[in-house]
Parts: sequence; structure tokens; C-alpha cells
Amino acid sequence: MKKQKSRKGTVTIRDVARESGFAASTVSIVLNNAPLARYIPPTTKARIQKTAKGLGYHPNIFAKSLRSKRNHTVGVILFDITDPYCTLILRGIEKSLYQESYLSILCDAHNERARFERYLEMMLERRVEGLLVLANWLYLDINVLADLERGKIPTVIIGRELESSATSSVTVDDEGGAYSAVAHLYSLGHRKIAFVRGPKALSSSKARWRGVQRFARDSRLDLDPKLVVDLPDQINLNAGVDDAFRITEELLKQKKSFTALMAYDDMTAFGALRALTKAGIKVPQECSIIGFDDVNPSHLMVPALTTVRQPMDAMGASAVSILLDGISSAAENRTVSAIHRKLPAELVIRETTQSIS
Amino acid sequence: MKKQKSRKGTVTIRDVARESGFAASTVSIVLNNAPLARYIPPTTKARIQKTAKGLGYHPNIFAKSLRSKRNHTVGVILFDITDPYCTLILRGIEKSLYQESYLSILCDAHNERARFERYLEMMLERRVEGLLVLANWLYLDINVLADLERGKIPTVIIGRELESSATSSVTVDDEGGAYSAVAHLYSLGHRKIAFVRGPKALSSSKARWRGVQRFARDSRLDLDPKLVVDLPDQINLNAGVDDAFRITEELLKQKKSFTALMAYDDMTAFGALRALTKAGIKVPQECSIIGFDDVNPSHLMVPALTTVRQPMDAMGASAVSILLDGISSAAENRTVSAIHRKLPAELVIRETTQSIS
DNA sequence: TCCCGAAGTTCGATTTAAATG
DNA sequence: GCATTTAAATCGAACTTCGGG
Repeated sequence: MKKQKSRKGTVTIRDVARESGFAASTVSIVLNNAPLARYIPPTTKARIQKTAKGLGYHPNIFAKSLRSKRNHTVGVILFDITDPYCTLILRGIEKSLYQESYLSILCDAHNERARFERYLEMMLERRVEGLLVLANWLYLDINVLADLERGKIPTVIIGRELESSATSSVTVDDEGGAYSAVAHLYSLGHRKIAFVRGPKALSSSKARWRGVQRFARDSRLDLDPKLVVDLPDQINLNAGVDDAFRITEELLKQKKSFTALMAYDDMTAFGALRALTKAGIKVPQECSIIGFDDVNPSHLMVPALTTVRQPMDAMGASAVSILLDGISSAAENRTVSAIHRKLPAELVIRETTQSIS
Repeated sequence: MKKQKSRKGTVTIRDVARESGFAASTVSIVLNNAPLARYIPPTTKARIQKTAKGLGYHPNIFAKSLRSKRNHTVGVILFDITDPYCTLILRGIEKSLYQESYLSILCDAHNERARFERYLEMMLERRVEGLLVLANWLYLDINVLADLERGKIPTVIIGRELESSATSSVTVDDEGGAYSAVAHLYSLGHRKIAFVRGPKALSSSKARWRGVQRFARDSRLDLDPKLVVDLPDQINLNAGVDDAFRITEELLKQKKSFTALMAYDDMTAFGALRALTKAGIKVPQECSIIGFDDVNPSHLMVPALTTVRQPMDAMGASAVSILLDGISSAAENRTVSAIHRKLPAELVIRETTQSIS
């Protein structure tokens, strides 16, 4: 009754033990190459390994995790998987995780607070070893942050500056990127430039605008307040394109002429492009457009969008490396302070910008 | 020594037991509302629940899974997360999974066989309860399928017809969709239609072409072989756009005139649009274009792409429902035969098609 | 003491069988 | 027999300790 053949399809360490004629502990020691395995003769090892393979033995990960408290899994929470921005960062994350044999649980919060909290709860229950939060397009406020820190597990936020926080972060240099974007337009001869800024509530909106202002100061470029508009504060991604469309149309209506338009991001640029095209204004011949992000569809557009690329791949990789460091530190009971990494953006010149002729 | 206060931050069922003055088993029964809880007086229940909450008790999921062999997790393998097609299906999957409180482990195979197999192995080791495979753009052959079936866990493939297989599948009605696409062009007066077909190795290429042929027969539309070209057999997604671009240029070079172009999918349509634009041909005024999929960037294009929409959301939901059925059947040792669901596609008329004038 | 291997405990929760009044 | 509660076995692997040659 005790020596019953394994009735279910799963083969346990005891099956291997019985089949090989050794004790379960020996099998464990051999298969894990534990320190004690040093004393076990090669013949025994070979026999055990052979029967293990023969039986198709795979250690039960639950039992393993129960003891070790580790599961080689990290949680990834993002706020809209439909956003191509997320997609590219996910790719970067995945690559790094794969190398370390970590798997990830993916949660899509749909930009909803409740969903975010529910997912956070679920991942904590599952005791993921760390958390990656993709805070694109999100109005991350104190509460969410508090939730995160309540979890007490290593966490890295991507896409949102959190200098003050105890939670690590990885961001782009929004200010520098915006600076180089205006600089590009300026170098093409553009002086009357319209700006569609991002929602005020987003920190990246402010940072990008600072970049613009800094360039304006540096080069004595005149920023006409009439040519500066803001995207409304909302969180629907696709509506963002529509808003940009609407706002650009209004900009056009008031007859304030401009020869170039700098959009908050690529999505905004798409909306603007549509508005300009509808108004019969040719891009780039009559008006240049530049975006920000270099999101997937940007290079597919006709004309292809000139933009400022966020190094999404590198951001994902960087976040993972910080996270895994945090995890191993936590495992060894060392404490580490939060790390805030800011990566440079890169100007990508394509077809929507052209020198003034 | 045995009654030591829990030294770590984690609070176990025994902590709750000690604190409430009952045995661990009683606590378990109450908290899980097990059958035996019927006999337990409300006062006891209340006391236990209160202390559990007070202590912030969360059952250890590893221990739970160790016994129950369930973990409320499914694996999702896709072949290129960069593909917007995947993205929308993921959203559909996520929605349904969320409702059932399932979490998903996401794996991106990068269109590489080795990666696919490694991930499959990892998920099997983790004993995910089921598997969802997003077989877009993949040259799924017998081997991969065999791998999948070797796993012996419920599996649903999305985007690939597998009528013969023991593995369930969810697909679109490619043939019907293509039929309605040509029908749309035909109804606008187009008779000289060019076709950029998909790679021969993909079953959806064949199915879509069958739809075209069927319409041609039904309406006595002449299909000029000179206007039919194929995308090469390769698996790089972005190269697909470039290939389409190149192929359309060749089509143009040979001076065979056409008034409309039907692309294998949206990505192909983007490539074609670029080629036509470069050649100075106005879309849709001089040439209409229709795609397939209704992938995310399609509605952002200027002009917005007319296409045939795959009901990605519904496909994801459908796959999840089949999968969860499979999982509960497996849990109860019932056997179910594979289910093959085919969902209708929907014509979405936007700006790249126009009646011949 | 060295070598080889086994027995037993632990992780945390569930569930059975059994013990109280 | 009934209501109420619990000790003990179990899940599978890892690790510590122990014993025989």
C-alpha cells in the first residue's frame, strides 16, 4: 500500500528512488548536484540519472517552491497592452528575463485603478519574486505607489520618474529628447513651430516641454503661446489620437500659420498628420511633423514619421537587471537603495520633416 | 521551540490557529468554507475570520498547489509580440482570463523554434493548467504540434486551422473574409484587381485565395495571373512589409495596370501603399487598397485602411472558454474531443477604397 | 575519520479519521 | 448518533542528521 506504483501520470522523486534502488534523499542529492553529491560514486549517479531520465522525471515545482520560497517568476503590470509603446518594452523585458530563465506573469490593467489593484493583489498572493510596472500613459499617483510599496517586494517602474521614491525606476531622457527634436526642426530652418503638448498630469509632458524651452533659450527661438496647445487629461489611448486630430484642426482654424509641428508623442503626431492632410496641407512639403517614442507603426506610415526614439529594448533590459539585482539582494537579506536610471533618446529622421525651402 | 512565534513576515495558518485558539484544521475548514464548515458554529467562524484578517493571513499558494495540483495559471505562447495582431488577441484573452481569476504566463518565441521549445518545456515544468498558442505568422509544422501534444495538457491554438488535430483551434473564416473583400472591390466597379497573396506555406494564404476564387467564379470576375504575386516564405514580420513594398514595385514596373489591390494582410497593404505612393499613384483616387486583419495601426493611417477585421477579441475569448472547459474536464478526468471554432470576419470600409469614377 | 547511503524533518495547507462532550 | 473540534497523514522535494562499513 505504501509501495504502490504511482497511480497518476506524474512521476515523483520516490518513483525514481524505487526504480533505481536508492533512497529518495540520495536521488535528490544527485539530481541537484548538492554538496553531498561529492561522496557519491559515479556509478550510483549514473544509475540514478538514467532512471530519472527514463521515467521522465520532472521535479514538482510547487514542492520545490514551498521550501525554497522562490519561483523564478516576476510579475509585469502594464496599463494598456494595446499601446505599441508597451509592446516594444515587453520585448526588451522578455529578452533579458529569458536569459535568466525567469518567466513572467503579464497583467493588463486597462488603465483602471481597480483592475490594477486586483492584479497587484493576485501577484502578491502568488509570491512573484519581483514586479515590473510599465507606467506609460498612466496617472500614477501616491496611492498606487503606496500599494506597490506595501507589497515589500523588489519593484521597478518603467517610464515614469520617481526620483523621490523608494521604488526604482527606468525612464528616458524626455527633456534631452525633446531638445534634440526642436533642434532638428530648427536646423531645417523652421521658426514658426506649433506644439501639441501632452496632458498636464503626465510628468513626461513637463519634462519634454522643459527640453523645448531650454532649446528656445539656447537658440533664441521664439515660442508663440498661440501655437502651443495641450492634450486634455484623460487616459484613453486611442482617444488621444482623436484629441490630437481635433486640437490640430482648431490650431489650423485660428489661422496662426506654422511650418512645423512637434507632437507630444507618435500617436499625437498621427492625429496631427490626419488633420493636416484633411486640411489639404502636404506633409512634409508644407508642414513638417515630428513625434516622440518611435512606436511600432511610425515607420510604416506614409510618409514615415520622423521621431525621437525611446530605447525601449534597453529600457526593458535595464529594468530587468535592476529588478534581478534587487531580488538577489532581498534573497540574501541585503538592503539596496532604489536606483533611478535615465536613458538617452535618439533622433530618428524619416520622411515627415523637411527643410524649409 | 515548536510554538515559536513566526519569525518571518509571512503569517501561516498555524499563526491564525494559535491566535484564535483553534486548530489549524479548523481554520482551514472555515476559511475555505469546506463541507465540514456546516457543523461549525457561526461564533467560531467569526472569530477565526476576524483573527485571520487581523493578522493579514494569506494562504501560501505553493502549499495549496502542492496538494491540489492546480494553480489557476495558463501559459500563453506567441511568436512575435511585436505583431499588432497578437496584441489585440492578447487583450481578448486577458479579459476572459481575468473574469475567471486566472493569471497567464506570457512567452514570446521570437519566431524561433528553439525558443518555442524551451518555453514550452518551462511552462510544462511549472505545470500550467492549459496552453494557449498564438500561431500567427508561424510555420507550424508537425513537430511543434507533436511537442504540444506530448505535454498532455489542454491546449488551444489561435489563428491556425488544425481540423485533423487533437488540439483545439480557433480561427477566422479566412475564405469568407477574402470573399467579402473582393466583393467590396467589385461592387465599387473594380475589375482589374491585383493580388498580393501571403506566403504559400501559410494555410490562411490558401484559404483567403480560395475565397477570392470562389467570388471570381460566382461573379465571373477575371483573375489575371499577371496580377497575382506571392509574398516569399519567410518568417520575419517586419520584412513582410518590405517584401510587400518590393513586390508591389515590381508589379508596377511591368506596366500591367490595375485599379485596386487586395493585400494578404494589413502589413502587406502598408507596404503596397508605400510603393504606390512612391510611384505617384494616389490612394484611393487612382488605386484602391484593401487589407486583412484590421490590426491596430490600420485605422491610424492616412488614409485609413479599408480592411477585413478579424474578431480578435472574440477569438481570444473563445479560445479561453474552450481552454477552461478543457481544464475542468481534465480535472474531473472526463475526456473531451478537440473543438475547432471558426469565427466570421467583418468588412471594415474606411478610406483606401473608392468607387471607380 | 572517511565514504556511502538512508531515515527523518521541514515547508504550509488540506483532508481524513477520530476524539470529545 | 449528533454536533464540534482536532490530531495525524498527505502532497513532493530538499536538507540535516545519523549509522554502518
